[in-house]
Amino acid sequence: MLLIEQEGQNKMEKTQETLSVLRHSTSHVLAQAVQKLFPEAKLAIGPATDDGFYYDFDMTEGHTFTEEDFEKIEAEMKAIVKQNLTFEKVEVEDVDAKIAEFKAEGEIYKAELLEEHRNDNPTLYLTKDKDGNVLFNDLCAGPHVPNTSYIKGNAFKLLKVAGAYWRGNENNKMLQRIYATAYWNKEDLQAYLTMIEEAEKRDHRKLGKQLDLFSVREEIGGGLVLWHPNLAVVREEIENYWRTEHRKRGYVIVQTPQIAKSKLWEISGHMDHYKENMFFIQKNEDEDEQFVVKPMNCPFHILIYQANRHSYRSLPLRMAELGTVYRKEKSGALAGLTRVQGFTQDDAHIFCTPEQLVSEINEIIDFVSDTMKIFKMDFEVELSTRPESYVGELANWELAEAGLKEAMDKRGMKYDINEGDGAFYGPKIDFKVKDAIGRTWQCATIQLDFNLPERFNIKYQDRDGSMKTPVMLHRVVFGSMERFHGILIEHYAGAFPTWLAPTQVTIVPISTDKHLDYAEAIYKKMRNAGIRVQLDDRSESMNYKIRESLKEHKVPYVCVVGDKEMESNSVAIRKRGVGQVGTLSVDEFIDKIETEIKDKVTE
RNA sequence: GCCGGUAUAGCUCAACGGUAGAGCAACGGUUUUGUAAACCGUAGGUUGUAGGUUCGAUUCCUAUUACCGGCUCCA
Repeated sequence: MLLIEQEGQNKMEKTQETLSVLRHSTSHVLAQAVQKLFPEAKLAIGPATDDGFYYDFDMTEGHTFTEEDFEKIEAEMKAIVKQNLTFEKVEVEDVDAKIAEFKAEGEIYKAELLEEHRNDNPTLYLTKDKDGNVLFNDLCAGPHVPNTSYIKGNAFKLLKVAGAYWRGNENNKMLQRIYATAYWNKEDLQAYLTMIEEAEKRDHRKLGKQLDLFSVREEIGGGLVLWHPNLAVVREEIENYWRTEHRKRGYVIVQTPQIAKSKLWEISGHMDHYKENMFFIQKNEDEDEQFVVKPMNCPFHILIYQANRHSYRSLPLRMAELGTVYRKEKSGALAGLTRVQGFTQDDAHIFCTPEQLVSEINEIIDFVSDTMKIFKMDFEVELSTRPESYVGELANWELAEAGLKEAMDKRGMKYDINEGDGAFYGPKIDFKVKDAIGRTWQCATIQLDFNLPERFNIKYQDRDGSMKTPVMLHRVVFGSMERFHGILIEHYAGAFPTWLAPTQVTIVPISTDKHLDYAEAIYKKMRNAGIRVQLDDRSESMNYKIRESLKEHKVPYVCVVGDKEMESNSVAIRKRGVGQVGTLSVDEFIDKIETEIKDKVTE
């Protein structure tokens, strides 16, 4: 083996950019510690991630890591780091010999990786002590920090253990993955851990209970959501916005059945490509005619298209539906509102001519970005191209992908490309919404479909009188009501802006003896004005009521009324997160709230 | 589906091989409050479900359902 001379080997800048180098180096220390404590552990891979790193181990004896193991491993890692070991990169000169060596050690995963990279000038990283003894070596392209003094014993932490398939393939053996993170100093690590705690506080499942928003019940089944009144109100507002915007943008709104005979799904091809995700129902115990609970709305919309003859003059036809679909998910896949089995898509299908394609895509992109602006959500865009298993003509796929690219390029949009990640029926643009703490969730998507129009043989009559197949676009703006509301809850940390807040105003009379009549009068006035207002007439202290409304229930406004307010026909206003904001007459306050609601103000 | 974990009062959690306890919420009473938790009391549980081991299971074992952390998959 040949030692490689590296420039600046004994120095490295401690920056944000080199953090992943530190993390990857720490993963080698983790592997070294695990192998010392658990000699049977076989090494797989240990890369850096966005906010830390992991290492996959095959625990051949079937041992699973426990909390106590974590303590032991961390202690061992600290001991390793203290020895001030150096990391040295060496080239693998004799690949076959090294493969044989890995195999002899039982390191079958390393052997497999080396075999695969035999022509890529594979390198090893050696962890050496002062006397030049090699304490650990790992197949690795690097780079690494020069030595373990860069790794601070109080600036890394093992976080959790999880199963992960070797090479991410579910047919392979499941390995044990230790997730961890590392920073240049303990303050940064502490800041990260604090951020994680904050993230947990705004978890929509936690807030869902705390604010009485939704629930799932064992008796119903996993991923089937009960929307409680509080969240149903939010949804009502969102749906109102949705309908209004669709009308403005030239859509027609339709409604279609929840179930359909198998025949429909045979025509659409879902029976072939989507069967394992579909729920089936038998019409009768003795009848074998099968119905399918709809997993998608598209076939129904196509049938509506088919109900009439279409010409190039009537296209584009933009057909939208808040369509509830049911999709069977693998048992471990469900999560809160973001991954469910029954959900309502804000679905639309646009039938257009090839010439209209680019402008239609543009209009959808406008729609999505206008909508995200209202919620003050940032998003990233990804283009997913033809997967290995696809239906339709190759030429159409290429045409479709070019159309999507053209629309985005024309408007100078930044996007990543996910090669081979498209749906089986067409390429797509995905919009990944970033929540307040930087996690991304897929919501809006635009999918091109050259397949279904062919399968259903839908046509339009062109200018020259010939019958042609229209282009079909699938698109959602919110994605699904369930997921979007989950994201919305986390985005606002449960503190919905006034236009969405389940309760917008709480009225608190200072004394329920003296001020209740006045409180009731303004309560009715606000309710008649369409404001979601509640009157807190319980025999509790004013402080208690204020705290409960603003902090526990995250109501945007509390109006306190006492002698002074009664005299001047006013309310003393306290705003969530702000404090006292002064006194307004009742009419002024109603005006203010109404404006805030109408403008969908988000702070 | 896979690897690991969890399931106790409405919520958050405690305890234990000898049939469970706290805080908050709820309910009753006292208090009538001037801006982010007043006080006293009452009630509330087949310990997720079904089996098994045991003199005895909520505790140990098995299965199952749901949830949680991941992997795979996905709106």
